[in-house]
Amino acid sequence: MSDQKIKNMEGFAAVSGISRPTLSKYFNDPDSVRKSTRQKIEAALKKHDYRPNVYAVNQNRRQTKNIGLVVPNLTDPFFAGIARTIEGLIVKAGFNPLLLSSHGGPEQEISNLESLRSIKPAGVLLAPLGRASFEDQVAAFASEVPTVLFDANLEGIGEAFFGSDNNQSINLIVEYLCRSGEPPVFFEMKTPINPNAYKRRTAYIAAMGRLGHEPHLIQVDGQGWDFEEIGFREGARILTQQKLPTNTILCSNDRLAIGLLSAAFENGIKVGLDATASLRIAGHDDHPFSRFTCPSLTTVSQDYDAIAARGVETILKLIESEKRMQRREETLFEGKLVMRGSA
Amino acid sequence: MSDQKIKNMEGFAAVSGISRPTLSKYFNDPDSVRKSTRQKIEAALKKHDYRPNVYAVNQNRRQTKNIGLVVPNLTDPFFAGIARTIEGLIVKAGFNPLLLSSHGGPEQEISNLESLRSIKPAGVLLAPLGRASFEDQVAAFASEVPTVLFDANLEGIGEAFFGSDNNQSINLIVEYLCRSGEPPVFFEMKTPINPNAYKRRTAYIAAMGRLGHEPHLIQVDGQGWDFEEIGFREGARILTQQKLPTNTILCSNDRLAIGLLSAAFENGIKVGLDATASLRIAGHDDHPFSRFTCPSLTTVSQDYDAIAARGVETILKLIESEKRMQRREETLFEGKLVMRGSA
DNA sequence: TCATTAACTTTACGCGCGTAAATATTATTG
DNA sequence: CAATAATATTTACGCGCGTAAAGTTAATGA
Repeated sequence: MSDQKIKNMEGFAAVSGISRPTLSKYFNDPDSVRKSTRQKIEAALKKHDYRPNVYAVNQNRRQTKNIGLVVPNLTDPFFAGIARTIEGLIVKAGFNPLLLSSHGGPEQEISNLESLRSIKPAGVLLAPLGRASFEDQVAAFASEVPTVLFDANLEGIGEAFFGSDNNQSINLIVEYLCRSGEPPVFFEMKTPINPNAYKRRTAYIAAMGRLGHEPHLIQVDGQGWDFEEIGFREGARILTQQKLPTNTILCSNDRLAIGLLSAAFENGIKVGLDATASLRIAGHDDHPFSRFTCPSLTTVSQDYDAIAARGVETILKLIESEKRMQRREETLFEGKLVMRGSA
Repeated sequence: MSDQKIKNMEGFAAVSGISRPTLSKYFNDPDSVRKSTRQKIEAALKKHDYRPNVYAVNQNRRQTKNIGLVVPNLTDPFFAGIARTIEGLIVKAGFNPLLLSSHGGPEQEISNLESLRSIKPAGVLLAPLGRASFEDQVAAFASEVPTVLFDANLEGIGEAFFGSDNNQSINLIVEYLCRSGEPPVFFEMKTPINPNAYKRRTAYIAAMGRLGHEPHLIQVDGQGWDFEEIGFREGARILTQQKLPTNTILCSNDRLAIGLLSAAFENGIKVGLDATASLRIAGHDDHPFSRFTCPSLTTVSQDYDAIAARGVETILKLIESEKRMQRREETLFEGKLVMRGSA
């Protein structure tokens, strides 16, 4: 670092002794120039600290290097974790991730897509809100910008979807619960936002049927994304006022389970596996906090490393080929049983 | 929406019957044109769906409308929450927030600042890692771009700092704990990343002295941001192997407390206020999950609405005035006692 | 009504870079 | 060493918009 500020590529061409078009080539792909010139350029870069103006670059390039990443709710550590993983993969591929959270609202989701549109992203990875999403507008966006969905599916929208095999994972935990104790009742929200919730409900009913048990749904009221709060409030209600058919509760997701565990504790109901416990509780997702509940939460983990990897891989392929998929890909990954103290 | 695509302002000028320079004025500030022309423009916008190219705009404007927002770790719901609040305020002011997480690493923090620099933000709100931050490089950035720090202070860096008054808040909870039972020992990491942790340690020692008690620090090993894990692992160790001088533990932050609560539960140590409990645990921050621990966590809340509001307000003022602060502002907000079941 | 002012149109240039075409310079190869 | 291929340079234009200057039109007020 020395000398006075260089304000454009012209200036850097002067001090480096390399012509501007060659510099332009270099910045687009360092390997596209001869080794000797590359070394000259990099030597000059060390001395002079110049970087191409991103705005001028993006105005002229056919495609930007931006990849949008939209998640439904960043205050949920589950999504924050996936986002982090995906961001890392995008950066490693030489692209620029732009992270946006829909904060649980469909208006925000659309406004996220709109601000992405104005940034002209090469592609977008979208975990939609689900049931609440304004499907038409999301579809319109996805028809203009290469879009890959993950976590929650919107039928027919985007080039591909990567998510969890709720059928498999629910079956896994229902089987486990049945063979290790009483069959579970299913604790969920009456009108969940997330389409996975519906799949899990259906999968629960099917699994119970297959094992020869009567399914039993506990569907509680509650809106929004404060799942722990809903689990706590409604959990307290059903634990105190309702006679459960069995001593085992499977929650539609870990965050509900966290609230429910808290409610059980408050009401002096001992949860766990040993003989002194009167209730078993299990969840789904392997939420980052589920290791630290009391007792720690038995659950099913989602393979979100695979979801992230395949999602990024797919959007990169779409960007590179500049084509759309011949047919929409839909891949579900299997969950793994995570046995802990609560069931 | 009709007609064929309009690709630039020239084209929109043609269909709207308004000259391009006037349109340019309008898009920079709708109120800068006569009402009648504004209506014409907005009528045309409804029909034709045109938006100025952000890259061309930002290349030519003296200042962009971008405001960078850097937090140490988005997977911590505490920061995700603040980020969300701040983002909302920035959008309301007509600016464009760019959210980046440093994931707990100083290299990432610097690389966040560098990618912000290339986006030429009008200003930046930065919650630095703290002790781990590469101070020189952060300072260099802050001298080029108007920067306001929050949450964690780096002495002398940036135009202003907004955070919590750890002295007041720790004093508050120490006093509460002392008057409601045995005086607390202080549970913390030996070498915390966060400068607030040091302030809290000092504040604890001072508060205990003031109340005539002997301070007692439990400083555990552990690196990184997995505070729950550290609290759990080291908590289990001290709860089982060490004889504590009192039955009350004040944790340096809620996430350590969450881990510690979990460790206590696993080891059959009953935590809480009633006579059957043998341990009291308190935290600091009012973490989103602290309501749902077992028992729920007594803690001190940070006034992060005020921190967010004042931070945004200040950066906007700096941007508007295009000047730096005459002198660095440092404002600390008071915490509030949140009494729950654990202490 | 006409003078005054505010707002608009026309014209033109600049921002920093991508990129194409023609030409000049290096490497590579037998 | 000459022929050929690979890479650089020179020159020039375009991207979409901000913005200044000069001229024109519309609103305002006594």
